[in-house]
Amino acid sequence: MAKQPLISMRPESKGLSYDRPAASQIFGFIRDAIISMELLPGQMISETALAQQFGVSRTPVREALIQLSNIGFVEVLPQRGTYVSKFSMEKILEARFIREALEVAVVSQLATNANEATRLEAVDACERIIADQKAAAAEDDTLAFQNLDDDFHQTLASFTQYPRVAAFIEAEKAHMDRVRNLSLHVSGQYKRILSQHAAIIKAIKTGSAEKAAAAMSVHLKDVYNILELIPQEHPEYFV
Amino acid sequence: MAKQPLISMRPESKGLSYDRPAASQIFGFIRDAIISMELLPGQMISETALAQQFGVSRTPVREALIQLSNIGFVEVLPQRGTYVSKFSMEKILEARFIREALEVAVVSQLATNANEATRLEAVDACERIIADQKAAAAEDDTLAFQNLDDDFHQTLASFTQYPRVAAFIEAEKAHMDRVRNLSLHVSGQYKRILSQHAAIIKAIKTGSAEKAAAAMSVHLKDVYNILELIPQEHPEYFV
DNA sequence: ATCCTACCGCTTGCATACTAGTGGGTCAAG
DNA sequence: CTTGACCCACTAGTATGCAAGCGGTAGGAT
Repeated sequence: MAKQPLISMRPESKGLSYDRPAASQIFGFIRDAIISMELLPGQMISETALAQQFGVSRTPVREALIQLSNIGFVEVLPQRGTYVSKFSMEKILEARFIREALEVAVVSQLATNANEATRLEAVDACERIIADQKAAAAEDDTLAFQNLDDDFHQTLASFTQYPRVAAFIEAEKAHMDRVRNLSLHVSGQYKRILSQHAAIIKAIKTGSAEKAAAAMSVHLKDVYNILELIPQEHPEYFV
Repeated sequence: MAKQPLISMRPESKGLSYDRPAASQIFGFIRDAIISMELLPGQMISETALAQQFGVSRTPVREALIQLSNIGFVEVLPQRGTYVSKFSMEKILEARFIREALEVAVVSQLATNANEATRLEAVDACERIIADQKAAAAEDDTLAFQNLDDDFHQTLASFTQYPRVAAFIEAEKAHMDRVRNLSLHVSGQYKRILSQHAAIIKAIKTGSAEKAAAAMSVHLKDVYNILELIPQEHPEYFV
């Protein structure tokens, strides 16, 4: 009997590209599958099964899984199996803490240290994103709204000129997105999120690091508060 | 002709322990060798050579190198070789930025959110470390002083109960330590560092998040300023 | 019925072999 | 002497096979 494939291959992505290391491509595939909850927390993912599915040997799959375990997406239990990480309130709060620390520092720096030109450029870019988000909210397009939310935070981070900062923020946000993809009560939050984004930008525009930091802090605390009821709704995905 | 070993094996650590994965042990060995500048920036490190030296196959060495490249200690150039990362002012400033963001958040939380008991416990632990540091400074024991500096920052982070925060701080600090190990102008800085540590703890004790954050910020900016003259002293290690 | 034991299938960890691509060095032609 | 083509040694990337450990299960003893 043929086993159920672990990851549903969309036709356009059935094969791996030949001009890039297989391991890194597989890493991306599995990571996306975990964030989108296609691979569920607690689920076992065997190196062998994935290797067959991607049409490669265990080696690149294994290297991808090692990297996924480094960023906390899977847990490798020697001689027992590799499992998609479950959620826990501690880990969620930890991700929020790290994200808040970094993003507060980002907007503080943007509000004070950055020169006038880059600050205006950043404000401009973010205001365009907010406008697009308003449009997405008007059409109740949750997916577009969330993608633009990604853009918003990544754009802010990108203006620090520190690529790893942006990467860290993205990684921590990915943990949250995974939880958030469990239940889409995002709509109904549009207005609050939009006004919080606007407040952050306004503070940056006026050059007030304190207000920008406070606004970002409020925003992130609020966003994560949405997650508080999820453990009760889906206890099976929590440790 | 036998090649020069890449990593000098001290007698007590000649072999790998059998009860732990070889890859993770090798990761630790190489990381320590890089931090201590035993492996120099820009130096090529061959998977094969390391494998022979550790008495294992390329596979675990390779897995260790992948993880080292994730934290920015080595750079893997496909089909060309693996190299110890060189320094750059951008990367140093980035590491400082990340560290400051996280450590400021740590002391802020400790000063306000933590309950009285854990705050006192943290203050107590750090004051003991400061006392030990004074002793190390009196004997001009640079190594002990730096180890205690590690302890100081790790202890603060440990009281957040967020293990990954402590791990991130340690990783970013490791990048700085690598640079700092190039030249030991640490002595002569003892007094300033000690008073800065004391100021941080004092602010936490009084429960002032703002003062604690400011003190930590000053401390880290000062410590990293020591590094400013190193690029001129050792341009060969910078990109 | 219950418990113990041996076994078997599965897992990851590691070793070995092969592939493909890079760069340097050699040697010949101009 | 310069330049170009070729070759070879060495690199990382991947495939495959074996080792070792865990857990469920079947089956016999009690």
